[in-house]
Amino acid sequence: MPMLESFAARDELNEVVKTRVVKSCELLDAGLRLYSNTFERLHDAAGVLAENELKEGEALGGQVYSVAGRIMALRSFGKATFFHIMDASGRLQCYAAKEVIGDEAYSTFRKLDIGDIVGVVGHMFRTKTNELTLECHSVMLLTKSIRILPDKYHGLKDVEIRYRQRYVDLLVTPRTKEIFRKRIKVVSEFRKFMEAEGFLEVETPMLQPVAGGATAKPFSTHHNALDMKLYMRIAPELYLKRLLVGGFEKVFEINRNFRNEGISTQHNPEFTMCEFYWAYATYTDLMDITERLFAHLAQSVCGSTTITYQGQEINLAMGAWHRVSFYDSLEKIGGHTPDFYNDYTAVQKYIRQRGEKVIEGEKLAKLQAKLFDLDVEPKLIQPHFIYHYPTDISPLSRRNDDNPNVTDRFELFITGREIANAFSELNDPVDQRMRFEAQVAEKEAGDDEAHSMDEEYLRALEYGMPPAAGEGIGIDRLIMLLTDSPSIREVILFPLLKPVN
RNA sequence: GGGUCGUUAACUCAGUCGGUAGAGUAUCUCCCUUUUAAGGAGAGAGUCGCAGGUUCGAGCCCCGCACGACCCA
Repeated sequence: MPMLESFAARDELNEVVKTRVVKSCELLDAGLRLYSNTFERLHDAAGVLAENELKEGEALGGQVYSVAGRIMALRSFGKATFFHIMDASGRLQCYAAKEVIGDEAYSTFRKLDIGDIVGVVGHMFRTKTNELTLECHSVMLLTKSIRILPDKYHGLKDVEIRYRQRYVDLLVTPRTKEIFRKRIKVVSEFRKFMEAEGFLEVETPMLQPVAGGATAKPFSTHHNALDMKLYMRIAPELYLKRLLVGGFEKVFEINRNFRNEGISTQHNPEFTMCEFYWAYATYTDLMDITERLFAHLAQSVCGSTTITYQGQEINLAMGAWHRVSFYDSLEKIGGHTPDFYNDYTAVQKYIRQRGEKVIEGEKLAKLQAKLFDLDVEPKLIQPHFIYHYPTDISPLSRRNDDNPNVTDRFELFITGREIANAFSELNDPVDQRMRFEAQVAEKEAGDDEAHSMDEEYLRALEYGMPPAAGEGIGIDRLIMLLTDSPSIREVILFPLLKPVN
């Protein structure tokens, strides 16, 4: 109790919080526990409602239920009170009458607040408005809440508080709970789909001596006992391909990657990807499986292969997907002729005019990629596979057999955003070494996103990796698409925010 | 990194021309046994994001900073 009194004396606390602490002291004086763990919860809210859905009058009263949950609303009359409790399954209206639970229990009950977690025991009846309601035989305090929940009508609107105190957001914003339930379902269905296709789920290092498998800036860290510099992984790719060398033929991993780059509505420094690798398959097999996967996810999570994203209708049904080569897309979607996009100085000038940064001496393919980002990507609203990316910007992809300047690679775009990146894998160790060397040269020339040399990976390739195709799918962006969320932070439980001092 | 906007009670928000800080919800007291944004009467609750400046006087004007949102790079 002295602790509670000192709590109540804390200056920064709101008057209402202090009042709750004082009330807590009174409850303790009355012999109650504020944080009890002795209640036997036997039913949940949704179950109780479902069981009694069709019952009327006399048929309702027979069964006694014990349900537990957080008080979300209180409507008190003199000698009786209606309140709603919420558990993971939903809400249940309860009714406590002084006449039924007794004078002493009722006056204790009246000291409870919105936000408290209680266990109730009672039977069901219907109110005048026909709402199924549990009439309490007893109400037991299980957890005292001393902070105040947001406005019951307006809820929590301040996005900063919603992200920093996500637990409150989850309590009071139904859409937030819905988004994360969908997220859980997407990941679960994703996993089931991959397993049904014969892929094995594996876990590869998060801490890597060389951060490879993507062009991105890594986070660096340090291992004390080994006195060794380590990087947080930017992709699992090179380890998953080692597993192909090791004899696994279909593997996947759903896990976090870390990229030390800017934060935006589409970028969080840590994000979830699924990467999968498939021996003896090619990038066209990956297009097929991707269509099936997305159609399956949309159907099982959203109930339809047609979804709405920010007011735009997106058709994810199999067969509705477009397949366009990189250079065709520059021409047919971007509106640029080959004469233009192959003219280094013209493209460089154009990109500068459009306000994009240009690095002196960067390759034509890199400029063409910027051209694509400017004039093609935003127009790819419906699902598009863009394939045959230039070799110079695809350091890990297999060259096309007919045209070695492009690779058997595609990226998937939906709603003008990249959702997936895939290719037939480069398994020629000599070619791979040359590509790494070219990347190292770019790194030395100032491109800090360029790939580093990875001798260990080359050694693995020298043992022989079967021909294979691999793909990475950004799970957060996929969830954004399927939950109609405009910002990646809406679909990450605890997005990175700067601390407030 | 740049631009725009925001930050006022626990939550949602007003705050006029620079002149004593406002409402609803929540909280407290009283009335109330079928409410559901329950209702009625009354009360308490503020580091106006932080720090400086201008001014007789700043929530409001000016400078800087912090955090966030959106757009751009």
